[in-house]
Amino acid sequence: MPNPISREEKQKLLEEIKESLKNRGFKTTEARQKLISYLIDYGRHFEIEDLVVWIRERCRDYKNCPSRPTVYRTVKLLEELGYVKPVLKQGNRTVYEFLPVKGEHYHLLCLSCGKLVEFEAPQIGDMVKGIAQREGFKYLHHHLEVCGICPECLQKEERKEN
Amino acid sequence: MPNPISREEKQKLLEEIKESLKNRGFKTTEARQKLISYLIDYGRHFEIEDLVVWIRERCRDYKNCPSRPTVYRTVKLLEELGYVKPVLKQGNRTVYEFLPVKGEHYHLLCLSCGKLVEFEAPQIGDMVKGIAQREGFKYLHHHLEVCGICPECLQKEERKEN
DNA sequence: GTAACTGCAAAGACTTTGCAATCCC
DNA sequence: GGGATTGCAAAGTCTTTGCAGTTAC
Repeated sequence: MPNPISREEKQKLLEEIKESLKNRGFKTTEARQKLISYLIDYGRHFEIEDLVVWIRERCRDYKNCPSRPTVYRTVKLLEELGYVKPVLKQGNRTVYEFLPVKGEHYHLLCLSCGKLVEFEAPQIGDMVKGIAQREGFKYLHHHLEVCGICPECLQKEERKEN
Repeated sequence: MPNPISREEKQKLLEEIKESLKNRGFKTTEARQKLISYLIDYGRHFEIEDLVVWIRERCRDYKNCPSRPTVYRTVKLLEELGYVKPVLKQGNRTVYEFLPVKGEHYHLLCLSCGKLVEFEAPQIGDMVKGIAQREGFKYLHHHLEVCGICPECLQKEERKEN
């Protein structure tokens, strides 16, 4: 599921991130720009190993495709800048989310096929902040994940049983 | 933070888990019993690598201390039986929870010292189940984690600044 | 007795790091 | 020019697996 984003929006986002890098004293190298560009195309959720493969497949057209360590390092960097966030771990892998300006939301995960559905529920955010406060914590962020079986997989299961 | 549990309660729990193993056709081997016993002593939250070390330290008194692969395998087994649940990943490690009969609850995690505080909020469970249903999912379970800085660490930070 | 289980060592998978070469400012 | 960044190869972690020997039932 590639990011549904227009050419202009993509360009604007790229510029924004480059700006952000500069502001924090990081260099806007070719490898980083390429990675970010790929990331924008790739979609909202990604795992680094998948991303590495995906970039490689597309890199016949390009030279200097960002190497695995660069991908890891750049993703970590983008996390620092707030553009990327680890949302869950599946097996050994970290699933990240690329969040160019999007509100608080949660994930409904299908344990059968891995599909992620996003949903919002601001009440939960409020509740959770209240609880943190009650316990004397400084609230930073929270993370909710709901696991189940998606409608498609449920149907498949039914068919199997018949 | 070891599990606050009396000698009798521990014995009872051990028996229950052994029973559960038998019922599912698994053997109650010495290694498994030892591991479970250690697990009960260890506390509510654990990481396997820590547990391995912890057990080893205590194993001078015992022979046949369960090996690393056995710990991994037994924890996975206990997860199948529903006694143990992975609750979060910190870096590469999986943090498990040992849950002998305890209701739905959540975690408040201090990002500075790693302390976990548990809290309950049944409304969240209800809400989340409703959302799953709305999306056509069969609900299985959910997981909420709130991150912040605990009161103690906040104080330390303040002291540093002065 | 035999299938399940264990421990060991080794392999796997994801992630990080040391270092020489390269690139950005 | 000089420090940041890259790519490579190698190392680090956590976790899993193959297999020969052992154990529970």
